[in-house]
Amino acid sequence: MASLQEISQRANVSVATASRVLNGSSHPVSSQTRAKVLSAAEALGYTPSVLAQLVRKGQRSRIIGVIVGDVSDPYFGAVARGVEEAVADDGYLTMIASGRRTTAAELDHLRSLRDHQAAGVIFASSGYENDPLTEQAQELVDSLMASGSIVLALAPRDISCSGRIAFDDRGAAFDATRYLIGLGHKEIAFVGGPGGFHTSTHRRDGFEAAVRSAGLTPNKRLTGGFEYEAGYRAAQHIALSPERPEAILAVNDDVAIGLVVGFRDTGLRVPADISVCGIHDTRPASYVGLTTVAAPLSEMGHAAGLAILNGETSGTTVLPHHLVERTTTAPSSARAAR
Amino acid sequence: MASLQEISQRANVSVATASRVLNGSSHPVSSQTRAKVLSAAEALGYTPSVLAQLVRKGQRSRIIGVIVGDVSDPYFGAVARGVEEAVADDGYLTMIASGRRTTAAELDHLRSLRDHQAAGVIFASSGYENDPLTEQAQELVDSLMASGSIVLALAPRDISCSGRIAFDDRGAAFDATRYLIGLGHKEIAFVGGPGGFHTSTHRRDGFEAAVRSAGLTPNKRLTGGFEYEAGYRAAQHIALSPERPEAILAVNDDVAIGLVVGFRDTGLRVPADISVCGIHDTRPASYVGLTTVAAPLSEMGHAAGLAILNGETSGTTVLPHHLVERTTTAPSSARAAR
DNA sequence: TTGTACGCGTTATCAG
DNA sequence: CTGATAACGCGTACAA
Repeated sequence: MASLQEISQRANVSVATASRVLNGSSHPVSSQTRAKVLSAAEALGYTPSVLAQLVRKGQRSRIIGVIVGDVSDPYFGAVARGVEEAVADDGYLTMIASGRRTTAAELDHLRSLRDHQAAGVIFASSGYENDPLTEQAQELVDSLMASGSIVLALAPRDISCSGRIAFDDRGAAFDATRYLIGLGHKEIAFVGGPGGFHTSTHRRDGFEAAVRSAGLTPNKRLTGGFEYEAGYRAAQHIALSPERPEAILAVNDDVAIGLVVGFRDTGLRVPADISVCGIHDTRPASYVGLTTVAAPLSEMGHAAGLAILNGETSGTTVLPHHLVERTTTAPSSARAAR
Repeated sequence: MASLQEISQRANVSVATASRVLNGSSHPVSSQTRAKVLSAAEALGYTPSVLAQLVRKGQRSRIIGVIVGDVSDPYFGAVARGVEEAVADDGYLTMIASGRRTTAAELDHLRSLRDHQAAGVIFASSGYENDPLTEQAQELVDSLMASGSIVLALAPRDISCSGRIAFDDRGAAFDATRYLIGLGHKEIAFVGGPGGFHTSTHRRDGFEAAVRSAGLTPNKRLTGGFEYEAGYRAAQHIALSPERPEAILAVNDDVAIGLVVGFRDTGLRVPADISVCGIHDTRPASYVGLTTVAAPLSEMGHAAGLAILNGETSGTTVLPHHLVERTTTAPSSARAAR
């Protein structure tokens, strides 16, 4: 609360000198006056006004904003952890802001981050197709970048940013599907998230390509969300459906887990009756022994954090994924019977 | 990026007039000049410098910081969601900062929140006993409160804040234990988190009181953490131990789930061989059908958000919990045999 | 109704 | 080495 003004009066020096002592100035100050200023500051409990400093110097603050889609989604927790690990030692603060899967909320956060001159902004979640708010978002991102902030996208986005760090959504789905095919399954379905999300679409495309390349027929369906509940509800429908698939690739772990639990609640055995595979390998995957594609979540966060620290203003990085085989997938019964 | 200065030049008015038009001033301005200013602002893409406004007026910003222990813990996701729901419509922004279960990291976040004049700060996680950094934290909290911020604790803390909104840790553990006793179990254990955390201690006390009140002997053990892995490891030890308990209350859901999965991996049946109960009722609890105590997490967040909006500077609120019976607990085999 | 002048807390420039 | 002074972008008494 104490200002430089008060310090300078108490120490009988000018504000300028007080400023030089109290903040990292290379300007020489005699050790005597330095001591006076220091003790005055100590006595009054001086804390520099970071706000005033920022106004004066027009620099970036030490805040890094991570805009996520859902604070309860472990996906984002993993990403945020990665960011934090990369930047905490340099005194940067990671703040997570929930976009609640709506661009409108994201805009609010972008504005706030711009207002507070954040050092960097990280989009951790995917965007919508044909989002009418994209233009506004792009404007904000542009103004952010123009004033020196680094803006990074960790998931597909219709926004041009400083850079992009991600894994291959299409490839991950493709690989998982090939794995299911290799297990001998013929009837394979993809259970997507809500329609219109880029990640959903890319993963569905990868799924479809893999199925077609094996001469099979793709089977797709959408759910209302990316969460457990959506998967659980989908399981109820699928279990009752006449042409029930033998294997399912879900758009992410949460939906996959919903499917597993949903199937079991309807009496279906997983994986004996039906195989289920997820994408992400978030922590809950191991709760149910879910087979899934491990995505480099914390690595993406880490890389993003470093990019902001280093002021990298361009480039695209694609980090590798790999399949993690657990206990929700098994060879098809037809094949097992052989 | 455009300043009032530039606007005023383009519109041929003074900076003062521009300011009055562009910010909510009750000062009268003719509709003519108003239009001039507005179009100039539009043309230049004016955005007020929130930082300068804050410096000038010394008011709080529209940021609410939620300091959590672990961004991957669904407990905090639920709390943060509650806060968000309460404040988003009023234009306040919820930013989550990870304290990583260390007071040092929390101090960094507190400083940053103070520097940016946050409207409110919410401690979502418990503190340590005999934490040497408590004093520093208290100083920061005091300066925050002195400058008009509301600081709330949602878990036990050795810090005096503006207010406290929580549920009854001791009571929740007590009720859960009574429930296990009611199931006929005699050998009941408590699996805590890392030692020294207030929540751990309070819940353990509740457990112990319930056990003793039934004339039984408490059985306690600690794990290294609040996470799934800690519970999983504990299960390995417990499964092999000669005096294996019949029922277990875990300090939270994640540890409980770790226990359930760990037991099953060692061949033990849950709940036939051993009952497991958690605390919190976070989303993953339903993944494994965990019996647990539902804590009012989002309600706590919601109430905290409202308290900040309303500038409430005192009071303690305790919100109710209740038991949710699922499939990881069952009557003791002795009793079932009767 | 408009403009002038000052202050918020800093930092940078320029004299001395 | 130290100190006035201006400026960052803004809001507001006060004067016109």
